[in-house]
Amino acid sequence: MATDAEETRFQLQKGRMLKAAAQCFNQKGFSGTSLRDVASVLGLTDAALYYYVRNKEELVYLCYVRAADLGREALEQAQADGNNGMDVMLRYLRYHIEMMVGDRGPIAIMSEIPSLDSEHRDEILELSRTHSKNFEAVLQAGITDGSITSCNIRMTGNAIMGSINWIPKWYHGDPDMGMKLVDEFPEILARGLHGERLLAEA
Amino acid sequence: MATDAEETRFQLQKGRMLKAAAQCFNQKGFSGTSLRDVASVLGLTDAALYYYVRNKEELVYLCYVRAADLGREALEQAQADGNNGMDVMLRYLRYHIEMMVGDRGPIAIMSEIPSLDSEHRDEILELSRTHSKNFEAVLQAGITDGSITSCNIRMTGNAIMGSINWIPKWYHGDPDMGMKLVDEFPEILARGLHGERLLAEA
DNA sequence: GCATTATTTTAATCCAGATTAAAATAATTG
DNA sequence: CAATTATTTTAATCTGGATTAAAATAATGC
Repeated sequence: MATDAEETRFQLQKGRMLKAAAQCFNQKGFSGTSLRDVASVLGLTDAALYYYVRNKEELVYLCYVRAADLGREALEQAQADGNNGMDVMLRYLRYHIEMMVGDRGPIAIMSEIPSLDSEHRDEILELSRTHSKNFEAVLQAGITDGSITSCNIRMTGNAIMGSINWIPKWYHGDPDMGMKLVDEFPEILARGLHGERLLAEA
Repeated sequence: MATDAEETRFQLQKGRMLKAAAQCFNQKGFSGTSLRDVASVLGLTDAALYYYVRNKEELVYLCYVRAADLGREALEQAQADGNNGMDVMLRYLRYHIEMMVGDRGPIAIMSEIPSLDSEHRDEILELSRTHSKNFEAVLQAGITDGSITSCNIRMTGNAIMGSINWIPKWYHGDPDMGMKLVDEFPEILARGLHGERLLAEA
């Protein structure tokens, strides 16, 4: 039997399955992708997937757990590496996007949380809420330390996360585009956190 | 029989159906919403929907046509009212968001284009492409007239459209939130179009 | 190479939800 | 009000894709 250190064949294949599923779900939508679609990406039969997962719902759930994990990892790394709020934000955006377009991607868009079983749904919503909270804390820290212009944190967080979450809708693996994405996207989003207020207060 | 000027009962009910469907699809996802769900919002039976629409695919298709129409309308109105690129952009964002949160909403997220029949898919993709092109033209105009800072137009367009498209994922009809959205969101997005470059060129 | 375990396939079921047809009810018109 | 048309329901089917069980194949350990 393999040791704990090295990944077993099972874990490897399961990981591949989750990537294949994320790719299919992002491109064809949840209802539009059958288990047969996912299996065929792996050169398998639909029934083979049941060796790795109880059912389709669990497949989606695991994709979302993975998405949440990678997002958290990117944010934690950014916090470890960055020195002020804006710097952490920029790094987070870069790290997260690098994951999406690199070989750890694709990352599933969480479009179908409502279709999950209630325990799974609650768990994913909790992960999601925590991530938003941590993200907003970075914004707040940046405002406090002066690196980010004062703004409505909730709204700004939603705006940025929306941009990020939508990426898989239009990015489908073109490497050139991927490099541009990593370079340009953080810049674009961050610029909005820095400038003067443009509009009069309501 | 009713004249052309006033909407027939049929058209009214069909319009209500499209709104109900958009609401369900946005909240529960496409696969998560059955025709029964949509019908029950209207106080009807699932079978009744077939009086208005050939099948579920057509229901989705019509939701997307409506979404595309409203987006186009918002942009056209902004172009009619605005005086420079940035002004048109701000107005477009405001008008579009007002539609989403007002009584013409909700607007369906186009998450399931790949599930459409090929003719419908092609038509929606075409509408979608045209809208993106028009949107990018506004960015370009703003850069040319000096109201918008130079940027990667394709990428910036994707970033902004992503923010907008994601709104229905977290906005579910709270009127307070709706007002804030209309006021704050264009500001946040527009600020990113105005500031100095923050990062060194690659 | 034999025995055991791991992985995949083949070949059925199963089922939620879409779809349809016929009947019932509501609205409208003359 | 009778006749006609418009809308909705009831009660079946129909179906694609999920799921399962048993059999087949591949990998591994001795």
